[in-house]
Amino acid sequence: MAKEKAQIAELDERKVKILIAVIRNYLETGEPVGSRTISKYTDLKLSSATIRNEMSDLEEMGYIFQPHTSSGRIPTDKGYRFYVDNLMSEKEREIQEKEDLIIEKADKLEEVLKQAAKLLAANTNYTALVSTPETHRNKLKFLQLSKVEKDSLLAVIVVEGNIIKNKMIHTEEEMDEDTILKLNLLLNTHLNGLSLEEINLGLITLLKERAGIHTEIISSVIDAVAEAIRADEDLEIYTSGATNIFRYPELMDSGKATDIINTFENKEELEKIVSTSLAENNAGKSEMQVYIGKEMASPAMQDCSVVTATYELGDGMRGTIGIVGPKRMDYEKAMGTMKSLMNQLDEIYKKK
Amino acid sequence: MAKEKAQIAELDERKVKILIAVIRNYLETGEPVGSRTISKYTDLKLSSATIRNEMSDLEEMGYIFQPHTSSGRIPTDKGYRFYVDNLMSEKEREIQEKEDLIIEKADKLEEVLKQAAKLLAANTNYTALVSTPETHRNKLKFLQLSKVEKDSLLAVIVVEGNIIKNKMIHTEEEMDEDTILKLNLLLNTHLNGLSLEEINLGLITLLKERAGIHTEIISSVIDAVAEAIRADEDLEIYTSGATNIFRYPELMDSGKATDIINTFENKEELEKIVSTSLAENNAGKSEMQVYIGKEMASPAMQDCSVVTATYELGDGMRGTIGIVGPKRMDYEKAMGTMKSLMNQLDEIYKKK
DNA sequence: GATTAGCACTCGATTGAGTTGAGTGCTAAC
DNA sequence: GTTAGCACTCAACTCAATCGAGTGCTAATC
Repeated sequence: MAKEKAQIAELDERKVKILIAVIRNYLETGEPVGSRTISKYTDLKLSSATIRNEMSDLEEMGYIFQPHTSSGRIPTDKGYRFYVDNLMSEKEREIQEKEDLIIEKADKLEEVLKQAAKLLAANTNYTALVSTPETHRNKLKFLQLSKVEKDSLLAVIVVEGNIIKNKMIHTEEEMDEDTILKLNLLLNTHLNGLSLEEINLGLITLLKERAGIHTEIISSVIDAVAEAIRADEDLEIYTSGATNIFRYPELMDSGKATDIINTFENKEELEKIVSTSLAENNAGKSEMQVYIGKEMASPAMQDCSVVTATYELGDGMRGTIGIVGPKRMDYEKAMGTMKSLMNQLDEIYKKK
Repeated sequence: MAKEKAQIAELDERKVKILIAVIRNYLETGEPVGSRTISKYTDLKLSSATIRNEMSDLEEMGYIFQPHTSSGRIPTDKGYRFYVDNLMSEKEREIQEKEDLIIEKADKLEEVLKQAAKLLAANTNYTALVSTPETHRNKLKFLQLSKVEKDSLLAVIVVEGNIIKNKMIHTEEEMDEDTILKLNLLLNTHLNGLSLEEINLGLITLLKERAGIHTEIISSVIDAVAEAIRADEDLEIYTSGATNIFRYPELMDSGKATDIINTFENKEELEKIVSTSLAENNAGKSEMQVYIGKEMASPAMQDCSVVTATYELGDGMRGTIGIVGPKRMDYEKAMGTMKSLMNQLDEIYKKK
């Protein structure tokens, strides 16, 4: 969690260059990188010996470390953090419009999101994560009870953004059309236009009182409706490309890969990621977040990095998109692809 | 695909005993099993040399083979087939009621199925697979169009078994309540009680004619409704415990594990399994099927076995449950657990 | 004072020879 | 038909030797 922003002051320009060179190289190869490599890689003409000294300093400062004595260096979480922060503060990278990264419009939001996850995973070779938007701030737009069978009603609820919820309600005894009509009227006059979170227990009790006489059945129906409204717990999280994790030996070998993939099957764990991302975004930070290793709540994920972003579908519905990969993920590409996808989502849904 | 039922005649009693011993042992250990082991394992008092001769015969007949000269034997697909067929024909095994294998009733079918998959995977240590039931033979029970906004209608469709479908329909110009009422009447009188597959193109054109005057808008609305009805393509397949595949070294080492897990993300591939299972069940075969290795269509699965069963939810809605594991899966346990789960599903849904 | 060349040293990874042991096939005796 | 016995096979393991990328340190150079 401790995202201490490294003060640039700590590092002179040369160290920065070397650090970045180390990281870039490691991102590409996945192998510890040695002084000789850097000596050639960078434009600053320095011998490996000099680089060695500088690297030694960088290690002391905690930006890089050696997996074992006498091997090259690899970045620490702090190193990655520095790199990522630097990246983000750079001029907004131009979004490369990839021709194969195009969401086809689909009828259902669900389909669009699944598709987005698939595209993201296929394009980055990491694992993609997309949550359905939360709707509890959205306003109720339409509510209707209909008799489907003698002893069951169907409640249909439409929320701003055209999210539709259904619930079959079993009634102890048959309700006549007239009562249903009145009930519909009652519910609509009182609830329409309210946001889902405003429809709370107090309001429900009030409604029941208004309903008057028939209390028993009616009150149970009202309860059922309330429950259906509240059931925005149906937050879904789609993943795609889980097995992409296998592409990265550093995760594969240590057996972490299995843990990670298991985490993708675990909704609670995923919710953690999604919700922290949403929260941070609420807190007014930049639209994309990067969590590196231990910065993440989930223990199985401590060998990963996650790039998240919050999308918003016009009507204030907000959800999270994420990319999970090894720490040495190609952050630029990940963020670029993400950005491009977000733009498309915006495009598709803004006009409503 | 070639499920040649081994004629028992081919094998004398002793060979059968030895074969079964080999298989049982291999199922447990996962290691090739040698003659000495069998010599002790079985009740028939025979020296390892004799066993050796018999095993040599069994190999010639294609029931077992050696991964390399001078190692124990492991079963071939044919061997497993023999074993499984034998198992199935034995007296119906008593279903062990496991206390930790109990589905909690839930409101939505979806939740129940997801739960079933989870339980199945957790109990067997294999990967579970559950498809939502197909509904195209089910009858339309309720259909309603409502105006939600000036230029959009909501179609709500309820099918036998209380499957609910929704679709927002955008209308070019506003429709007045009266027209909607008539349209509802028209649709209901003509479609109610028909099975989804009976509602075909011909019927739709007929409807459009009946609708008369307003053709343009109305016909597009009718089309949209038809589309919503036909959209029973929303066959979902839930998986659980995908990573259980990693428990089995023979799959892990060869790198097949990744392919298999990838297959679990691929809906088309899963549909193959589900649909062949449904088809076979339709063909009146026993309620549970076992596919071993190459008997399966999916190439990535050729190192697995799959146990499938078809569940039926009272109203004729049928779906598939499956267990995917290594060929050396504990078939008895898998089938037992499956059976127990099916009974529960029956229990939960029969009373309607 | 910063940079560099040079050198001894470290340590994981790779190689290959040698050993072990489970298991087989075959033959001859029971 | 069954069994004991023996030679043979072959994957798996062990262990030492070697390799090589990379370091840290020192002394010379700019």
